[in-house]
Amino acid sequence: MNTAKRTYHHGDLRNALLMTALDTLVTEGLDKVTLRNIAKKTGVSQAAPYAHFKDKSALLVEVAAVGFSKLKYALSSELKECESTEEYRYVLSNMGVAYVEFAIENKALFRLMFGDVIAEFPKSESYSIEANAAFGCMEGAVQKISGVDFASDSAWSIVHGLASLIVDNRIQVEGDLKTYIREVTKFLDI
Amino acid sequence: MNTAKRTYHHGDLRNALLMTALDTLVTEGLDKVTLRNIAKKTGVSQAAPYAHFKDKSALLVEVAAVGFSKLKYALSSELKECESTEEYRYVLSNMGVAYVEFAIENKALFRLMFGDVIAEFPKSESYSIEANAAFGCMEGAVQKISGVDFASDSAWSIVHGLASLIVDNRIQVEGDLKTYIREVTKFLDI
DNA sequence: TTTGCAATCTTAACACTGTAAAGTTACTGT
DNA sequence: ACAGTAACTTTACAGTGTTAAGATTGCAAA
Repeated sequence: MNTAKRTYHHGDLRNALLMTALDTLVTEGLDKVTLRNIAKKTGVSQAAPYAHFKDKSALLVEVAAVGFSKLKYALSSELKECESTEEYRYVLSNMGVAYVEFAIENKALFRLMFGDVIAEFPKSESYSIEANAAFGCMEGAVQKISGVDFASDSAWSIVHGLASLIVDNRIQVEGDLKTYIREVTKFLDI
Repeated sequence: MNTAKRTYHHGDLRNALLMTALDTLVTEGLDKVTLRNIAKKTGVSQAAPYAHFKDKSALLVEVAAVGFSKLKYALSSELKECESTEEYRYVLSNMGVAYVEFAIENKALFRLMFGDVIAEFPKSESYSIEANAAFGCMEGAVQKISGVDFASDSAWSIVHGLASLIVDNRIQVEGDLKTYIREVTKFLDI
């Protein structure tokens, strides 16, 4: 895994565990993200993670935080300065597409970010920061169009709902994904 | 748990396990829904469930099916014959409220119904039937208003997204819940 | 530089999980 | 009456999260 020769003290174990966990989650699924497995993959004993994370959930919360950072990046990439409300509407539509595509391309990560594993668990600071930033990104785009209260909650809801239903296999999309997403979100009138 | 005296053969174990699991899920959360715990609560050995369910996931799928049946009931209660499209709009709005309220009042069950535990697992017939019926109920209400393609997917998405975000603690509602839900879903123009 | 301390890591153990194998019990149809 | 089969129990195994006790090391104070 790591060519650098291991000393007794790893030096950057916390981060290494985080990366191994993220990689394992994405490529092998949540089942394979066990503390023991992550520790072994990182080349360290099974109890070593406890020097850096209170428990397994604490690790997963940090992985989720990285996920939100990625989502934020995906959304902010769609953001740009526009001259008309109509253009901003298109930006928002693109963000919706990006949101759903992110969810589909990162199923396990997306589920972790929002799902039950983490829902009832105390959030870390970094989690809150990244999660709020991601939502704030969308909120910003909405406010270019409408200042009405709840408009951003509404936009987030429809996009998040669509993403969730697809990821959890309650909706099967046939045909072009992008156009499907645009069709569904088109009904949102903000 | 059960006053009826146990014989070697339970007689209705499958159903009893299902009810114990549902009850435990609702009152104690998913953590406490272990096969061993459910078996013990039902007054039966730890391996007994395997005579009725292939594995733990198969049990959970059936519990989820019961959940969809409950959701279907909650939604269909809002359904009634109306004389104007405007009235049907109100019915749909009520369904949205019912959907979100159901999710909040049955957090753990709602998460199970849609979440990762079940997402990648082969669904049983009863699960499919109940889940489709619940969605069909909403779809029916939408079609009274609009025949446009994707309109029902859109309605489902916004309501499901809102429910998920609240259940997973990404949105905290302050003030009256019903009015909040109506405000958010109002932006949907079908 | 030396020394002691605290952080980091390992080993060993515990209680709990899902699940399979093999044996016991009792219902069911002939 | 009696086989056969479905339902159930006991036992066992591998894997999990987590803790406790001890080994190792970097680092800061002397």
